[in-house]
Amino acid sequence: LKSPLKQASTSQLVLTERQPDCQPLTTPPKPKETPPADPWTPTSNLKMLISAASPEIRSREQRRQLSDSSSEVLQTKHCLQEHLLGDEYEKSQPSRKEKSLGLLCHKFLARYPDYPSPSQKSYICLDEVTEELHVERRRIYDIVNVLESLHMVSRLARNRYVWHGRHNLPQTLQALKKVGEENKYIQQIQMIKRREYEHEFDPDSERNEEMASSFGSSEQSEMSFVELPGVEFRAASVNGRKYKSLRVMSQKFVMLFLVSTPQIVSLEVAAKILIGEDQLEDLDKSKFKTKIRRLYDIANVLSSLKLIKKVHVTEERGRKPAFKWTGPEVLPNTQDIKLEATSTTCSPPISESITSKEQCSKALFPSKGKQNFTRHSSLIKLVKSIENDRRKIQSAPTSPVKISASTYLLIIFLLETSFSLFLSQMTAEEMQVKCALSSPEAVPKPEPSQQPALSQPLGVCPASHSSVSPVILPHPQSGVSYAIYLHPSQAHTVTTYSPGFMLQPLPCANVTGIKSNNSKILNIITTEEGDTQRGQDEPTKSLAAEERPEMKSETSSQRCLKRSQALPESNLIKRRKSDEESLDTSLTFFPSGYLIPLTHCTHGNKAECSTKEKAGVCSLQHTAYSSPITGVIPMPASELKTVNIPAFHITPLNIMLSPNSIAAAPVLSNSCLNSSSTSSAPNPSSSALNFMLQHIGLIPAGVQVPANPPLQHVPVSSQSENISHSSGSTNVQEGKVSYNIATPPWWVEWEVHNFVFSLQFLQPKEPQEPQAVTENFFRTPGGPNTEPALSANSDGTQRTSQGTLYIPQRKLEVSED
DNA sequence: TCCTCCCGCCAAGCA
DNA sequence: TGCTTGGCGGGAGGA
Repeated sequence: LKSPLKQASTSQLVLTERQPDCQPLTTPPKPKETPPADPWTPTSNLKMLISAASPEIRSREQRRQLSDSSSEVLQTKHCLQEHLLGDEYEKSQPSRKEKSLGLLCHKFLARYPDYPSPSQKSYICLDEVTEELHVERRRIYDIVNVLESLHMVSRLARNRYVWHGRHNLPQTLQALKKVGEENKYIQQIQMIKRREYEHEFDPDSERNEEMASSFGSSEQSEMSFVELPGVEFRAASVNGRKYKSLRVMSQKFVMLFLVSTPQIVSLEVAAKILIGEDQLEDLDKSKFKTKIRRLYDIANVLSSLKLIKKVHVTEERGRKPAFKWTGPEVLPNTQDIKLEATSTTCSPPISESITSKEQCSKALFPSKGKQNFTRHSSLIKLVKSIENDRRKIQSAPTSPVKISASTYLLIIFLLETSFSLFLSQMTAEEMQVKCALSSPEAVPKPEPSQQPALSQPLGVCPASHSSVSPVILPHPQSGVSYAIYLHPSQAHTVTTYSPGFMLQPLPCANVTGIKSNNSKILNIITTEEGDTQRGQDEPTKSLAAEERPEMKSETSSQRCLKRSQALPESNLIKRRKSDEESLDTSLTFFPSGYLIPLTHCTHGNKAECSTKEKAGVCSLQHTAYSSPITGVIPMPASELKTVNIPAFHITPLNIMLSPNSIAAAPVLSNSCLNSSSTSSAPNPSSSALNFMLQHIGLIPAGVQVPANPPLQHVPVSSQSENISHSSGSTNVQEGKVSYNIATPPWWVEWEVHNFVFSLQFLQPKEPQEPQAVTENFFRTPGGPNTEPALSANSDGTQRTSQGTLYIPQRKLEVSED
């Protein structure tokens, strides 16, 4: 019977098209349908076709039968039958475009004013609309659902909606943008693109499967509907299918545009985000296809509203359909929008107005606990993945274990984002440092008051108002010098750095080389023990640094050893493994800091790394190192000889992770810190750290966090496995909060290195011309003040696109249809 | 061949 | 129980 029913729709079209000038319709009584005796005879088939047609057709037919002569009906039927059998009629049918949802939406919108008078409410009766537009009810729902998502209509009752027009649109868009930002869509987009890129280079990798399996169930799509006060959401089946509703999907889709720069979103990316990104398309193609279908539906309506426009994005991989935002520019709101949200847990709408931030938190990340910070659902999946990784690791502590690519990607992403935040927060003075570095003679001489710094290794000078103190460090193999940004308070730990450490002569790759390296790197990832604990945060509590129990973790030397396993040069170190392992945890790991390549920095004498470097000793000879902040500090190489510095060891210090992001921190396990090296006393960097954290909205104003997160001692918790329940993302130890991210594994550092290397940040010779950034990957995850800082450095210099992209730069062409 | 998306089945849930 | 609502995916037109 399916075939005849299919034809029924055709007959409907026939009737519709052949009777275009029909009278206005009134709702007729439903005709009694007579089952066809034999659907396969032409006559009975025709009867069945007519009876099976939409109510509109039925009513039209009935009306016609009532008003007109039966002969006319017969004639129509005859014509219909005739045409149904012929090809001619097929050609006279309206094309699909003429029946498109977009066109239908145009017709729908034409019925109502954009800005209806508030005093005069327009009501929408679905029956009327379906009749007047000669369309099935189902299609109207598609339109209305999308319009509802923008609060252009709202449901009043069965069959009845209120038309609001565009009055609420600016407010809605602003709200959506805010929610989108808090939902970290931009980061999700980054991750998806990164993963795509991974896949390009290694399509057959079993990592994909692993990646897929490591993700949990789809929770991403379970997002609540963002409401505005006064525009109440009264969907019929509110509790049942709301989560998958076209409304929510539509809102999410709009959010993607609002948070993206440029405001172009490909269907593929949007679909993945809507699915939740945890379902690899390979594994669930049907789901992906379904999402795409729905997105087309939504896009058609949004296009009719002139909010988006279809374009094509041409990348290396080909031409992809995408949409470009053409709606009003949504400016960052200067005041908190009062929103209401309906949580996904079917709780009643929040009655009282709350600030958008709170609202978003409640709406997007419904949680049961008291914690102020909640983990985004997408991160829960990642945490699961991380847990899986850790289980693998812990089950086989000595054998190489692959960390899932998802985990890896998340780590890289977090580090890079954090690092970019760090860079963006550099003071103007620090920016001047880079210029000073290229011309040492221009560096002012040290003041006597700063002389004590000389006693510190590496010439690290305490800077009273700077969080970091750069130290130039030449890298003999790459010929590129690096500035190490260290906490002055950490400097003393350098002297006790394990002699087992060595320079990691990793190839000095630019950013475009990351991917190819990644494939290898991922295959040689060695065991990483996950010990980092995480707890729920309590930002309002005291944040004073506290001495924590000593961590039972992999020693720094072990970590170094593992790093070295990936390298051919590491054989020697491997042989020394037993020695390394014999070292106790009192060995102090090289303090956290940033190693920034100074490609244009010249030194009178290039430092050389002799073959000793393989044994972990690097002679840095005949070079005076300076701390540009405080001036030239003569630093005889002899003083440095005792220091073993892993040239590529980039340990991001004071990584600033959003509370949601930090949920993934445990994978960055391996804290090789010990209590002896920890200084819990405030140091000059703490103020800067706190300023930054407050600045980007990670902690409330007035709240202080310890300055040396990596040096905080995080006790190994036997319950460290139980992290999924925790939606908090910072460490809570007896009421103390530290934003702690432990020292990342070497391959993470390597990624950061690549990223840093790609920056033109420290190249004063290059004019920092603003370049067209095809895809801005560094939108701030949160905090209204951070956005400008990321697009422009504090001294006004613009970051180049190369520096902005941490995904290898991809040519992106946008063509409009 | 792939993109686009119409179309309608059918289930959830409301009145 | 009938009706409304809307998720979902087959499959066809179009590029």
